[in-house]
Amino acid sequence: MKERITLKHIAKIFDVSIATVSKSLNDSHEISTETKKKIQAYAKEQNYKPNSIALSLLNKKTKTIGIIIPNILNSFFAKAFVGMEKVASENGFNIISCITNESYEKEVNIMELLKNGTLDGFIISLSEGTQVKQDFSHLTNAINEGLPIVMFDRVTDQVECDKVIVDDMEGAYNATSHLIRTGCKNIALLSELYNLSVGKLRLEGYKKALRDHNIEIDESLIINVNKNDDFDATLIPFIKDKNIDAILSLDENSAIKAEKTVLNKGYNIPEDMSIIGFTNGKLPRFVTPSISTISQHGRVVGAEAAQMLINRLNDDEDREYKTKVINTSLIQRESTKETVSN
Amino acid sequence: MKERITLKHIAKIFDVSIATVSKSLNDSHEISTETKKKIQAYAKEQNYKPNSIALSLLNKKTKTIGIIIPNILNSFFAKAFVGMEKVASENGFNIISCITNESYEKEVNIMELLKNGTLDGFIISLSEGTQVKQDFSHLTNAINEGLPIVMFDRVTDQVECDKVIVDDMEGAYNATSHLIRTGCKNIALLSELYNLSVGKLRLEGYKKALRDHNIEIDESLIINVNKNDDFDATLIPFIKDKNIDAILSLDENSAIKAEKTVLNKGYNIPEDMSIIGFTNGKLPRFVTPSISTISQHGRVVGAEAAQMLINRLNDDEDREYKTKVINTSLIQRESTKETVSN
DNA sequence: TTGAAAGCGCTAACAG
DNA sequence: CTGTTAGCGCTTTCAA
Repeated sequence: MKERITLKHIAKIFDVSIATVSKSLNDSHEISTETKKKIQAYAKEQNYKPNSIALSLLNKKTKTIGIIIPNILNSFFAKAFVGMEKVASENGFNIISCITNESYEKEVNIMELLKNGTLDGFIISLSEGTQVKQDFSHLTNAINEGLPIVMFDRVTDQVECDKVIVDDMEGAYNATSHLIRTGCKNIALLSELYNLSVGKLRLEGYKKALRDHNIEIDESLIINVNKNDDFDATLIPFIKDKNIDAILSLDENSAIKAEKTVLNKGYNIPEDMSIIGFTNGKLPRFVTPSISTISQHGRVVGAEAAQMLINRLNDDEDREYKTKVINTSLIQRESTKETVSN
Repeated sequence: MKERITLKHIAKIFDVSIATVSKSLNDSHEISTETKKKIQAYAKEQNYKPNSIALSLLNKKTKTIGIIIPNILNSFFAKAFVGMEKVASENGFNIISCITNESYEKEVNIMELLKNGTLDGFIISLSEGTQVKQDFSHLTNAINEGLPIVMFDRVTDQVECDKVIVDDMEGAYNATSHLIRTGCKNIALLSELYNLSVGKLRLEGYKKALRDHNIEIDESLIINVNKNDDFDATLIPFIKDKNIDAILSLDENSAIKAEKTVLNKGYNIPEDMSIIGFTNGKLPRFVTPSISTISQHGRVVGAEAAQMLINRLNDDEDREYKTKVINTSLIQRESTKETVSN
C-alpha cells in the first residue's frame, strides 16, 4: 500500500519548497513556466490529489451537506434524495446522509454529531417523532451556530429557514374535487399520518374541496389508521355503513391496502368505488386496477432543496429566507372515473 | 451567528495553554482536578465540540465510509442502504453516499473525487455500465492507495477484496425447483438484467434446476427484455407459442409487468400460469394476486457489508479477504401453487 | 522566481 | 501539574 503522496513528497523530489509546489500546482504566475511544467507533470503522473481534509480545515468549508431523512424506503423521500444527490454532485458537493427512522432521538443525536465541522449545512425532513414532540431546538441551535438548514416536505413554522414544500393542500383539494366531479358523494379520508404537518394540510384540502362544492363535512368519514392496525377490520364497517363511494388516501400504503380490501369485498373499481392516493411511486402504477395518485414530484423537491442550500452556501450576503412551493399533479389511472364532459 | 468555539478560545478565557485545555477535556491525569473541572464545565456550558476535521487531519482517519449504489429506487439497494446506515451509525461512522445511475463514468468520477482523504473506505455495488465495460481499475487503484473496499451484490472476481453476495444461483434454483414441484412444465425465464453478474448466476440456477429434474433446457424460453421494450409485444407471442405455464422473473419490475400482461390475456394465476420474481419489495406483496418472490435480504446484506468494512478499518493486522454469502428465501404468495403433498 | 513562516484546530512527546 | 513544540497537509502573505 502506497503512502498518499503530498506536497512535501514532491518538494523533496525536486528539492524545492512546499510553497513552490503548491503554487505550481495552482498554476500561480509567481512560478517559472519551467518549474511549473515539471512539477505539474510529475504530480499528474503520480496521480497527486490535494488532501481535502487539509483544505477543509484551512477554508472552514467542507463542501459537504448533511441530508436527514425519516425513511428512505418511502418512495417520495427516495426520489427527493435522488434529486438532491444530482444537484449536489453537479455542484461539487458531497452528501452525508442519515436516516432517522422517524425517531426524534436519532434526529437530535445525528445533528449534534454532525455539528462538529464535517458539514456546511443541512437538508432535513422532520421525523414523525419530532413533529409530535414539537421540539426544534436542535435545528435552531444549528442555525445559530452558523449551519444553514433547508427543510423540505415536513416542515415547521417554528424554525426560520429556507423551505421547500409540496402544496399538499392543493393536492388534496384537486383530488377531492376530481372525485366530486366524477360523481362521488361520500368520500372517505384515510390516513396513516395524521401526526404529520403534511397530513394536516391534506386534510384541510379535502375539507375545503367539500365546502367549495357545498358538501357537508362528515367527520366520521375521516379514518385515522395506525400502522399496525388491522386494516380490513377498520375499513370494512365504514364502507358499508356509510355508503362510501370514494376513498382519498393520504399516504401511499393505505391506498394500496384499501384497494385490496375493497376488491375482496366484491366492489368494482372505479364503478362502485373510486380511489386516489398520495405519493406516486411504482406501487400504484403497477397494481391492478392501477391507482390514480397525486404526484408530489419528489425529485423536483429534492433538487430545489439542494439548490437552495448550495446557493446560500455559495453566497456571502445573507439572503432572506424563502419558502418554495412545489405544485402537485393529479395522475389519473384506472381507479377513478372520467370526468363527465357536459 | 456565533463563532465556533475552539480550544484556543477556552485557553484564553482561563489564561492557560491550549494543551492544558485539550488535556482537561480528555480528562488526562496530568491535569489537576480543579482545573479540569472548571474547564470541562465551561466547555459543556458553551457546548464545545472538537472539530472533527482537525482530528481527521491529525489521525488520518475520517470515520466516514463511502457508499456507492447504482440506484436507490431499487428496493433491494434501498434496503441494503438502510442496513449499512444502521451498522455505520452504531459504530460511529458517517456515510457519504453516491448514486451512479448505472453509469461507469459516474462511478469512476465519484471514486476519484472521494479518494482525496475524505473517506476511510468504500462499499460499492457495481453499476451496470461497469459490469458491461469490465474495467475495474478505479477499484484496484483505490485498494492500492490504501482504501479498503467491500463489494456487495454486483461484484467481480477481478478485484480482490471483501465481498457480500446473495446466493443468486440458489435463489433461482429453489424457485425453479418449486415451480417444477408444483407441476409446471414450461418455465420461461424473463430478464432485464442479463448484463449483470447476478443475472448470469440466476440464469445458472434456473438451468441447474431444470437439469437436476431432467427437464431439457429450451433456450428459446429465455427471454431478455430491454428496459424500454414494449413488454406485451415481446411476452405475448412467447406465452402462446411455447405453451408456457410458469415465469421466473429475474428482476422485480418484470415480474409485475408479466403478471399484468398475463392477466390481461385472460389467464388465471396460478392455475394457468405461475409467477415467481426476484427481489422482495412492496410491489409483489401488494399486487393482486400477490407474487411469490425470492427475498435477497437486503438489510442483512447491507449490514454485513458495513460490518466487514468497519472490522477491517478497526483492525490493524491485515486479515484475509472474505466473501460472505447470504442465502435467499422463497416467499410463497398467491402467484404460485402449493406443493403437492404426496 | 523562490522560500520562510504563520496558521486552520487539534494531540502528543517532552520539558520545566 | 502546566507549557512548549512540532506536526497532520495545505495556502498565503511577506521577504529575499
